[in-house]
Amino acid sequence: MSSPSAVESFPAHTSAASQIFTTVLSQGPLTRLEVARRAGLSAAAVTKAVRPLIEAGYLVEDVDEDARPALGRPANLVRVDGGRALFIGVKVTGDTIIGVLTDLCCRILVARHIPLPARDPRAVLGTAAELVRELLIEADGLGVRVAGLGMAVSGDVDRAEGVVRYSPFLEWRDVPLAELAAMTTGLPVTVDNDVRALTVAEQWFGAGVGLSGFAVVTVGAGIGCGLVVHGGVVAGAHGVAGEIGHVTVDPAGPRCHCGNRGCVEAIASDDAIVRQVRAATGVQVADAVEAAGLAHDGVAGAREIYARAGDAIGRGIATVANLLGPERVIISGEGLAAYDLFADHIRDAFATAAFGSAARCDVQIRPLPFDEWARGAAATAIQSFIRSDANQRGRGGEQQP
Amino acid sequence: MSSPSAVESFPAHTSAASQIFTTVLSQGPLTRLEVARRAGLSAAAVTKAVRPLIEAGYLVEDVDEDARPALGRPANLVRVDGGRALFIGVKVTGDTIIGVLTDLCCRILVARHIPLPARDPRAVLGTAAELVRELLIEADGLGVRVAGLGMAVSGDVDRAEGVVRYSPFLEWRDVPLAELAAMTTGLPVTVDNDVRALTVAEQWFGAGVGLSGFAVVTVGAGIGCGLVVHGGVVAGAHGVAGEIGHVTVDPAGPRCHCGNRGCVEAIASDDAIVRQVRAATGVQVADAVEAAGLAHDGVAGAREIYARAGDAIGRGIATVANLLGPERVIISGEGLAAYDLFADHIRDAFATAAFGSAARCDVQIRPLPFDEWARGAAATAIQSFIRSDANQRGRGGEQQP
DNA sequence: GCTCCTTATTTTCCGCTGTCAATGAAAGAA
DNA sequence: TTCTTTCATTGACAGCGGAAAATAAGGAGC
Repeated sequence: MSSPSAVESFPAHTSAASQIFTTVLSQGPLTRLEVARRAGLSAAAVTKAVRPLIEAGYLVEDVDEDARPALGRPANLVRVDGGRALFIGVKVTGDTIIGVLTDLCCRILVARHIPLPARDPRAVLGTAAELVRELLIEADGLGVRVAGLGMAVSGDVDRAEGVVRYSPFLEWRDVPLAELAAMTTGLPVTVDNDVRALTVAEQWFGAGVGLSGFAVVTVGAGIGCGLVVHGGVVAGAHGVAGEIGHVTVDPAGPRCHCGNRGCVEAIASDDAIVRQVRAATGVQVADAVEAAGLAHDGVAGAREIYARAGDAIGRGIATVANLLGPERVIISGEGLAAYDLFADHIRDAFATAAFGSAARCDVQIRPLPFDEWARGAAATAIQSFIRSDANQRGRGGEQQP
Repeated sequence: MSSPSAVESFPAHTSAASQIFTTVLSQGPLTRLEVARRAGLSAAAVTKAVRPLIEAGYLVEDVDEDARPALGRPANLVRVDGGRALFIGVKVTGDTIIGVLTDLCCRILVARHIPLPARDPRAVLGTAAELVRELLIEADGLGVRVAGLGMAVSGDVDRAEGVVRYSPFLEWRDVPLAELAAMTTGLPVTVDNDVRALTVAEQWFGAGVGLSGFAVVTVGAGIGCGLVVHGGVVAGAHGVAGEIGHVTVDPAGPRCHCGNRGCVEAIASDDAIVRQVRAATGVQVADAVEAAGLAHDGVAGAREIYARAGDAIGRGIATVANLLGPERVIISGEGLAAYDLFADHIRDAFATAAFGSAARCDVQIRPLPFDEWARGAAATAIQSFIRSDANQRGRGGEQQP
């Protein structure tokens, strides 16, 4: 295990090298030949690109006892040495900051939550810095340097500039978060929208590996959606994209905070569900957990609300599928704690509203723990780390067929 | 003017060369320096790539009298010689085949319509072949060879294989149209979905030039949508994409042929409008033209139907904008003959339903003549021609920042 | 007309990348 | 042992694209 070293750049200076590393990173141990096939390169190119990465300790070689071919020379597997570098991911929510320490393979080593005293940039930055400090101490204990910090915030975030343009939730405008956090922590900082960050994590380390088009739908306090098209995460021209929460499901439905009626979010967000369950049952449930409890107890009114919410989500997903034809939709988010109340309705509504072959899209319900959002932030940091000086041009995202 | 020559491949063997040519093709006469800037290359690279293209006659040099800099050496403009090669585009509709002869700049030189006796592949192929033959004679008259044929068909089309997987409209399944048409006509054939073809034309020669994300929405017999994301046309994993026509606008609305209720198409397609105008006014209008006439005459019931249709389209577009954040939406299609009855309602509904900054998306209403569809088909042929042997990898579409 | 200044384009190197074809390595089979 | 098969590496090499220097083509000043 190497000791924390000075700033040293990632030794992948060509686009091919970083593509090869990304392939190994996300598709797990592979033989060089297999890497070549998947990255669309010659075996020679892989050999040449892999060597410096092994020398620098980012890749290691394994022998495969299992997947040995029936005949011929056995292959040597190449895989990423997760322990070579650490990353910190931070997700800012309304009342808590969640932080994780991950390795280079984006495996969570330590997770911490800290309550947030206030939502202004100063308070958030201070609290986040405290959290980072704690995680840095953990990292010190491991004797591995932390190579980057990723921060995930909801709203319109300009990742390239590291600026939070507008976060309605935090009531921030044009906060240069990356710069501020870099000054405070001394780490290279990546800032991105929270849903997009989660999408990056799924693309590289989750259910989106190897897909060139998929969607991540998050259900909880809000309804969000991260989209990958042509291998890149969609950011939107004006900072808006993936607003599945404001797809209209029922123009006569409940009013949404956005001003319209019957948005998915006005029917299926935690708040909306709580409000509707109260109205339907007369029980003054305090939060989504209690609302779900009521439904689990078999109270018909509450169950009905969940059914309607699942229906709205399913329709929203069908809209995405009809428009983009993703290979897969991954449904996640803390709202899925009430998983069993939703799932069938989501699937049914999707199947009904999906047009033609769009129904063949693979809909996965994947209840991810809350820490997963912070892991998404770490994933963006890993992404930035790998690209560091290479890839000046890659704007939208890695092309990863 | 060169005489029709034997098969000769397009001299852009590197990705940079074809990118440079594409830039000049779609962004019109440019100085070499400007090309370099837009393509993200050095001036030297442009000079080197341009030379063989000029020698082969695809590019020509112009002097700019106007845009001469105040100081310094005047720039030489480079532009595509449209007359260097011709293309034929064919669009198959339910009862007609539309064909156009275009030059390399995709300018329509000749347009022809032929009635279609039947919809089976044999009939379509025969009629199309006749049309192509006529256009080839026109081309002969110009003394320039026809370098490709593009065919646009509605439905699920596999462009890479040249196969029409499923066209509900024509009732085709797995018809290897490219192969059949190539045998019949002796031309290199490209087959693509009609809306995608139109989108390619807009991307290269229309209102989408220079944009990396935009949408084309077509209004008419159906409501379709072509999407460009990250510079590439979205094709969808299972052949479905851009089905804005089946976005639900009103779950209590009229039944759609897809089985659901209140799809945009069930409210705003020509058929739907005719049906609704009949019901609202009691007048047995025969087609969309008569329905529009009624509305133009000020019949309130008819105007109301158009208002509702415009509203549905506007909401559908807002859904696209909320999900993808395109820089621009181009609304087109033969249905726009009734332009003035729609337009304000489209804009209003869009403005209302667009979430946050998504409303900043530029919505253009662009009534394109019907021939434009066939021009789209020609554009796909031009695209294939340029890529011919180069660019083995470019799957989704040109990256064009 | 000559010189200088500015901008556009071309030329000349030059490093570097990724491919090709040949070679080496590591098994199991005959 | 010798083949055969598959994986991996090597070295020669073509060619791309960049940097910088050179060249070209005006206008302005004198």
